[in-house]
Amino acid sequence: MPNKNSKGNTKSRIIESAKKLFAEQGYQKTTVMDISRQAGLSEAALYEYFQGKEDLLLTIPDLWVSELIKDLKEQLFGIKGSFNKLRKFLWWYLRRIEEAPLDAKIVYLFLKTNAKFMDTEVYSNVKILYSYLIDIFEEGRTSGEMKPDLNPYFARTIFIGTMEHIVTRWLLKDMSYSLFENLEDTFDLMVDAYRMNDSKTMARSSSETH
Amino acid sequence: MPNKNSKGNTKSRIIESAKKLFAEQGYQKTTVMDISRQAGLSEAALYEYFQGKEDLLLTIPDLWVSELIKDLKEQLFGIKGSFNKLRKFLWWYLRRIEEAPLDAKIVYLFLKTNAKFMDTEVYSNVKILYSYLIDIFEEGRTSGEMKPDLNPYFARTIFIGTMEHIVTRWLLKDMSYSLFENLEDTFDLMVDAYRMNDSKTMARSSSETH
DNA sequence: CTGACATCCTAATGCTATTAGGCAATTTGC
DNA sequence: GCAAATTGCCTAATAGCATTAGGATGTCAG
Repeated sequence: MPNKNSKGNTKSRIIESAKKLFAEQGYQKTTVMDISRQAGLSEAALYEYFQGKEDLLLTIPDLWVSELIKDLKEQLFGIKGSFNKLRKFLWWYLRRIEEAPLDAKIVYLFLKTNAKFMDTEVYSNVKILYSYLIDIFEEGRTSGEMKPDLNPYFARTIFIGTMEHIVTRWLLKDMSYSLFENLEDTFDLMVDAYRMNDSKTMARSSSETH
Repeated sequence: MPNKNSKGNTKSRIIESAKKLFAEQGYQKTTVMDISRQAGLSEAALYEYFQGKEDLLLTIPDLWVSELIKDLKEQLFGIKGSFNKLRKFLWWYLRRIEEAPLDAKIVYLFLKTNAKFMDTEVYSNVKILYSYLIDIFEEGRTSGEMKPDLNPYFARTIFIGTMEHIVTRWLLKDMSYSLFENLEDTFDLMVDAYRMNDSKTMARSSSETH
């Protein structure tokens, strides 16, 4: 009865079903029967592909996050200046989140709170992703664009904190607005913390947040 | 058999037991039997006090967070200058977190990911807590300490994002170091985003008259 | 054609949240 | 001071769910 490509097919069908249901109803409220039914299988069959419900949760975002890493290198290639790289990083990341909100929701809301998260491939990949920021801040410091005494790790704490706060808020508010709303202004404000000091130039600011 | 104060006593015993177990083992892995056993009760008796396991999760941090609100007012009372207030806010909040890591863990790791979080009393109290920051940033702008065009909402995004990132990382790393490690430097770096621009070199806020 | 294997199923199994129903101590209204 | 309601708790179901056992059916290599 198995057709040639049924195996890979079934596995990704399970992943897609689980992703959708976890993101819609939450991890706890989604039953294995929900997932297998949506994937057109019996519950038992699902266990041929995954060790269980938790394994499924831990595995779902693997592919997405490892694709992110590959993409990031390419995206930053050829961009001159640390501030431009920083900007590109932020805009790129938020776009990827907006394009894959189900994965994002699973990573941000369900995976991070799982006790096993720190042992996950996703975690180590996110660490790699964020380590690029250290390079950017170091470049900024040595090039003179940023403060000569800028500590890249503290700078990264602020950058990631702000970025993840924006994402988490958006997810909790059910993605009911654009992630890019006010992004320009918030970015401009934040990078003043890093900037080498001389002229202040122009002002920004307007409207309100959520 | 019920002694006079047994009711309030039992309820808080249940809360303490649940808090401890949730924080130790996670919400999912903690069973109602674990909780009731630790509180010295049968499972059924627990349902006299709470609607169920989820209700317990949603209720546990109520008291803690509402105490935070009362305390904050007092803590900020008499502090002059928006940077000093900001600093006090951060140091105060992190100390409260360090003093009540179980509550913090439940709020940050389990509650926030619950679909009902946004309807919680905790959520509305946290909103109140964070709304004080808006006042501080507005004060800073009008007093001239901070940029004249500073948008308080974007400033808050950066502040809260950074603060919550510091807390979340600490919780995920099992509270294995001090929350105050590097706090001074990170704070100094961050507030440069808000500061009215003139001299750089040694930035530090201090009490000023006006 | 046959045996190994892949894919899937139905039917347990066992754990866990929640509820039913009851019992004894205490408080209340008289 | 005493029935009656109430409180605080219990043991014993009930029902839902994740996971496993055991087996059926189809594919494929030799």
